[in-house]
Amino acid sequence: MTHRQILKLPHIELTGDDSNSNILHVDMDAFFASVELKDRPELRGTPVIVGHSGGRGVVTSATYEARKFGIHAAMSMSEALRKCPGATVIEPSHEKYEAVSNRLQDIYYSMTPLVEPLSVDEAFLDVSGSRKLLGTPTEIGHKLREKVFLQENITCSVGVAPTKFIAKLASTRAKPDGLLVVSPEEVLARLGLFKVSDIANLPLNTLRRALGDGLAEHLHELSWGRDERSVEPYEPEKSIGNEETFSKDLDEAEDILREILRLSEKVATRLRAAELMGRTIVLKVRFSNFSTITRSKTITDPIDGTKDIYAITKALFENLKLDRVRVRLVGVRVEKLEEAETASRQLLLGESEKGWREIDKASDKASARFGDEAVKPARLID
DNA sequence: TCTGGGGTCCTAGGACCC
DNA sequence: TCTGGGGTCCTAGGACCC
Repeated sequence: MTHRQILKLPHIELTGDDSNSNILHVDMDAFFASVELKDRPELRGTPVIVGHSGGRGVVTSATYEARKFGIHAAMSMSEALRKCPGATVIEPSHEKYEAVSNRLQDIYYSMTPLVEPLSVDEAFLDVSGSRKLLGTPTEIGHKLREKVFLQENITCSVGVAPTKFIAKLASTRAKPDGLLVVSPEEVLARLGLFKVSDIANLPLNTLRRALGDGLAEHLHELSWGRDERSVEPYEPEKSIGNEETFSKDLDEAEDILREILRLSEKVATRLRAAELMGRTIVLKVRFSNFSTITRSKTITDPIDGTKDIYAITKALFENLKLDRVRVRLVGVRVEKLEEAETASRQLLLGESEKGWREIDKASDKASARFGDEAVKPARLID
């Protein structure tokens, strides 16, 4: 992959000057599908769908070749396959995406410390402090696209603008594989293209009635080019959870509890990795008719142990008193998070509790060294 | 159109306290 | 004890976002 190939990419579109546009919005193109194509280069240029192939499920990601058939993310798999029977289906491999996402973040941070990740494949960057070192925001945007492509073989789109809102519009407009700069003078003109001037002149109350208070006020402000939100480099996490839809509905309590244990283990491991503890434990259950319930328990002292979390989710489940009801999904989530460091340590850890902490820690270490499969609660080992 | 997974935010009722 | 008002926290569910 040469430098030239990137500069030759067809969709790059430049507008205006970037002297007052310091916000970059970066968005990978068809992220999951692009990651998969890295391992399956022979599929480049062909329609590829990432999603669960068995029956239920929706399209997680689709290549641009697949989109030509009208396939898009969130469409049901059955419909996608009907539209393009020849498409290659790849099962999503979330751990892989997580790893790529981490490496992408390293790239962002090599450009500026002010990074606000939005999702696995998207982020805002404030590059106002990077001009001296790395060049204009446009140049930084080019460097970013180049680095991502050379390192991960993924094309991405970058919007450069004075505010987050406009930067995001710009990156969407630049898709796929493009970079678009919107200078401040153009902001209102650009919004005018979407008839925002009409919105700006509309009485706010009318807008409120049409859209609801929050959205109306926000849009009204935006319509006047007012968007004072700055890039927040760090948003503390509010909850950590995992859920899983089974390929076949479960109705045996034993099987369901086994899944709940597995999810508790997963969530607890993530909590400890993030050095967080939580006080509210939520169990989510979806039945075969798609109706969904949640049950939660808030405790006084924060926890992060597999055994503690499982004890609570197990009790929540047993309280439902389900009698061979068909369950399609279970989820475990921990909320009211606190940093483990500052989390009330005065709670008297009995010796047995200490013992379990040691075991969890040892298990985390082994997982880090030998992979997730290395250490599992005994019930999970087949 | 028969519906994934990780999240956030909002609402509403109830318990409980002063 | 027949009953106000303000506030906080918890629980449950739903809308919505990427």
